[in-house]
Amino acid sequence: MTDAPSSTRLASAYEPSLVEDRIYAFWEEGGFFNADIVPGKQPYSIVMPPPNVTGELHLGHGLEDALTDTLVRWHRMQGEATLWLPGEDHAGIATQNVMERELLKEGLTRHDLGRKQFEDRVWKWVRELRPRIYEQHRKLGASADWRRDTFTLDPNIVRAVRTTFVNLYKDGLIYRGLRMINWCPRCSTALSDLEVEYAEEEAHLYYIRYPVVGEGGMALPDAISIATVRPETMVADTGLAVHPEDERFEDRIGRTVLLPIMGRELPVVADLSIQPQFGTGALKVTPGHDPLDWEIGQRHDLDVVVAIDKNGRMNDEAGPYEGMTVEEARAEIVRDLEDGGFLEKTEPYLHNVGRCERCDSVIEPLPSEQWWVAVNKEYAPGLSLASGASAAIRNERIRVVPPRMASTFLNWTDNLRDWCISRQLWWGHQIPVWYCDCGGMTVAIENPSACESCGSTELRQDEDVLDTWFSSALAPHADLGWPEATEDLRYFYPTTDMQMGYDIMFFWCARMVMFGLYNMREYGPEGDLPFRTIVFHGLIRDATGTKMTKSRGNVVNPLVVAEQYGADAFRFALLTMGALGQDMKYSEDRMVAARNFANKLWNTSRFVLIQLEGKRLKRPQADDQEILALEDRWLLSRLERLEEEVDSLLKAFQVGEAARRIQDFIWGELADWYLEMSKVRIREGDERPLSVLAHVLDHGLRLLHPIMPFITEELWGKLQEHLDDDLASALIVASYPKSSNMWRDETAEAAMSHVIEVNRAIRNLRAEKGVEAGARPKVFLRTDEQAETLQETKQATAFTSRIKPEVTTSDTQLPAGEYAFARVGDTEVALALPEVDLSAERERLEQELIEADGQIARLEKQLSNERFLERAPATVVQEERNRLTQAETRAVGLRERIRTLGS
RNA sequence: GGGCGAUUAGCUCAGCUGGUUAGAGCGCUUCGCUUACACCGAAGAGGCCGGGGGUUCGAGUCCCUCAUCGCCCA
Repeated sequence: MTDAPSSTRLASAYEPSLVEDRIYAFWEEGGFFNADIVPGKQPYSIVMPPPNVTGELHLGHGLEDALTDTLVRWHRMQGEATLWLPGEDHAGIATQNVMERELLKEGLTRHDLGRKQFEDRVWKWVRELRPRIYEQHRKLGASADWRRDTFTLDPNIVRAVRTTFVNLYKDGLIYRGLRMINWCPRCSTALSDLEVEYAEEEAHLYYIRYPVVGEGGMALPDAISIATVRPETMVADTGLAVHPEDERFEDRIGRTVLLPIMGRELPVVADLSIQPQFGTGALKVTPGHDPLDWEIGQRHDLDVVVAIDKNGRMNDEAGPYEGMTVEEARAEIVRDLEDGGFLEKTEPYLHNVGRCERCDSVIEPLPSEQWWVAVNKEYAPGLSLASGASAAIRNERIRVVPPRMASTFLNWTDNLRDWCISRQLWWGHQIPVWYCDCGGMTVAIENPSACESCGSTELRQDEDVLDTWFSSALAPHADLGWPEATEDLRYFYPTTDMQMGYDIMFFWCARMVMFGLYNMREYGPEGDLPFRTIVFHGLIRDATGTKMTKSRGNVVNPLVVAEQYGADAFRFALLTMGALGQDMKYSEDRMVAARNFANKLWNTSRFVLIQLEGKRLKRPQADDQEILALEDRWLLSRLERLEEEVDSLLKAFQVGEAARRIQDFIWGELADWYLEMSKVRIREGDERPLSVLAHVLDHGLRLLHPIMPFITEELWGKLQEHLDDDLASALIVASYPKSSNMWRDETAEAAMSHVIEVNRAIRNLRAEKGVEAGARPKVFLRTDEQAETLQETKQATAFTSRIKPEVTTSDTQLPAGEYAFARVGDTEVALALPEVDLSAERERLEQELIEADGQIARLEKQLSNERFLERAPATVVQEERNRLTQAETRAVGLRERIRTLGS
C-alpha cells in the first residue's frame, strides 16, 4: 500500500473525444486485434460483411460493427483465439454507376476511355477510398484484424473466384445459355431475379381483336380478343394461346389469327398455363418479351421475335415503330389499333412492374445468352447447391438467430431457380472463359496462352464480369486462403458466427452456404460450413419508420452521431434500441440517454477512484463473508447474478438485453444504492466498502467492455493500480467475469430489498407531507422480524433519506406528536411531522402568493395584447389562457390558506 | 395467392422456456445545487398489454379467430 501509485483526478464529465483515438491507438500498438493461431486454443472467427468500397458507412454498418465487435471482444476476453476478418466489396454495378456519373461530369463515357483505362481509374479511386472505410470502422471501435483486410478483387480472391467458376463448369453446374433475363436498359446489363424489385403500378388493360383466318387465308368475320398491358409488344407476337378445355375457343385451336397492323399469321395453341378467367381467356404470346410467353413459346415451338433493343427502343422488327421508345410506341400502336377497329376497350389496371434495384429503371425481359449457375443440378448423389443449403439449415448444422428466419431462408432455397451470373459491366471479376475463332472455348483458372481445341493463340476473353455476389459468396473460405489449404483455413474455418441484415439473406447468406458447402466439401462432414451460426439483425429506419436512402435524404451518418455522443454511447444506443432481428426507428433521444449513461459510469468510477486514492486493495475474499456488511454481501450477490444473466444472454445473442441489465446494475444498484450507502462508512474509515467498490467496478467494467469499449478501457486503466491483483495488461484482454456462485446470498438480497423499500416509503412520506428538504425528522421503524437488518443499515438510512431513524419493536409506544405512517412488510414506518411554525408557514405562503399574482399580471398583459392574439397560433393563445386560469385558482387557494392561518 | 413480423404508458421500445404489484428511455408534475455526476438526485402521475374466444390454479407471454399496419416470396 505504501508504494501504490497515485491516481490523477478525472474530469467531472466524460469527454469521448479526449479518450477514443488514444485508446484505439493503444489497442493497435498492443497488437490486441491480431488473430494468431495458437494450437490448442479455441478459435473464434467472424467475417465482416464487406461494405461497398465506394460508399460510406451508414447506420446499418454501425449496428453491425456494434454487434460484431461486442461478440468479438466477448470471445477474446474469454481467452479464445479471436479473428474478426474485415474487408470491402468492389460492388460491380454500384461502383460502375458512380464512376460513370463522375466521368459524365467531364463529358466522358466509359467507352471514350476504353476498358483498360476505365478500370485503371476505378482502381485509383478505390485505393483512395479504402483507407476512409477503415477509418470509419476504427472510430466506432471495431477490433478487427486489419492486417488481413480483404478486398473482393485482391489477387487471392480472383484466384478463388476463378477456381470456383472452373470447378462448377467442369461439374456442369455452370453453363452458358439463351434464356429470358432481366435487362436493365440504363445499366445495360443483365440482372439476377433478386436485383429486380416489383411493385404494383397503375396501368391499363387493352383489349385487342385478332381476326381469325379462314380457309385459304381469307379473314373470317369473327375474331379472338386478348387483353394485354403491353400492347407495344404485339409487333413481336408469334402465337396466341388458350386453355385446351376452354369451350369458347375449342374450334379455334390449330387455326391461325391475323396479327393486326403487322399482318403476320399467328398459330392458335392450347396451353395449360392459360387462366381462362383472366381477361378474355386468350393470351397473345410474345416469347421475346415476356418470361411466361417464353416458356409457352418453348413448349409450342413458336418463333422468337425481339422488337425492343437493349437501350429500350423499338428495332427494325417493329416496322413502322422503329426507333421509338417503348412509351412512344405504345401510344402510337394503341392509336393505330383504334383507327383499324382492333381496339375493343381499355380498362384501368393495377400491374406489377419490375424495376432495377440500383437505378429504378423499368426492367425489360429479354432473351439473352448469359452464364448461369444450375442451382438444382446434382453434383453428388442427391445433392445440389440449393438442396445442400436447405439441408444445412433444416438439419440445424447452421444455427439461425432468430430461429424464425430459418423458414424464410428455406422458402427461398427450396424454390430456387438458376442464377444468372454474367453482367455486362467492366468492373468486377471478368469471366475466365476464352473464345477462339475455331469455335472452341477455353475455361481456365490461369490466363491460357492457347486455345484448348485448336492451339491458336488468338483468344478473346469473355467480356462480361460476374455478379458481385458470386465473389462475396466465397468470403468465409476465400478470405482465409482457399483454394490453398492454408493454416488459417484449417484453424479458423468453419467460421464461428456470421452477422448481417436480413435484407441480404438471399443475396449473400444463402449463397455463402451454397458455395461454402461446395468448395469446402472435402473438409466435411463438419468442416465445410461457412459458419456455425448466422445472426440476422433488423433494419434501422428513420424516425417515421421510412427506409433510409440517399435519394430520400434521410440517411444518418454514423460518424457524425458517434462524434457527437461518443462511440460507446452510439454502440450502446443502437444495441438497446430494439430486439434482435426487429426493425427499429432511429431516435436521437436514445443517443442522449446512452451518453448520459456513459457519463454516469464515468462519475461512479470517479467517485470510487477518489476514494481509492493512494490505496491498493485486495478484493473481498471468500472468508470475508463473515465480516462483510449486509450491503456488501448484497452487492456482491447481485453482481454474480448479473454475471450469470449476461453470460446466458450473450450466448443467445441477446446483446441488447445484456446491455440493459448491465446498465440497470451499474446505475440502479451500484450508483443509486450501494455507493450512497457506503459514503457514511467510508467517512468513518471503514475500508470494506472500498475493497467491494474496487472489485465490483472492476467486474462491471469488464462486463460492459464488449459493448462500450473505450470508456471502460480508460477507466479500467485508472482502476488497475488500486487493485492488488494479478491483472492483464489491458481490459481488452482481461478475463470476462464468470459467476462462481461464491457470493450468492439470498438472505442478503431479501434483507436489502426490505431496506430499500423502507427508504422509499420514508421518502414518499417526506414528499407527500411536504417535509422541507433540509429537515431531518425523526422516523420510528417499528418491526419485529427486520430489527437486525434495519439496525445494521440505520446510519445509511439516516444519510440517504435524511432522517433520524430509530428502530424499535412493534409494540413500542410512539412519543406524543403528529405522525405520517406507512407499512412495508413487517415494518411500520412512522415519520414525525415537524411542528408547523405558523409565522414561517404564512411567510412561505405569502411569498408564493406574490409569485402567483406576478404571473397573473404578466399573463393578463400578454392576453390583452392584440398583436399577440392575432399572430400567435391559436394553441399558444389557449395555453396562455389555461395558464392564467391555473394561476388564478392557485392564488385563490393561497389566500384561503393564509386566511385560515389567522394573523 | 403463400409466408413472416408488429400492435404494451403521451412518444420510442424491452419483456427468455406462462408465475407476486407489467418495465426502460424521453416527455410530464412536484421538490432538491445533499463536495461522484444538473449528461444529476428524490418523489409522483400515466397502461382492460389491438378486439373476441379458448387452454390453465394462473396468460402481455400458449392456441384459435378477427382487425389494422409493415415486410418477404410468387
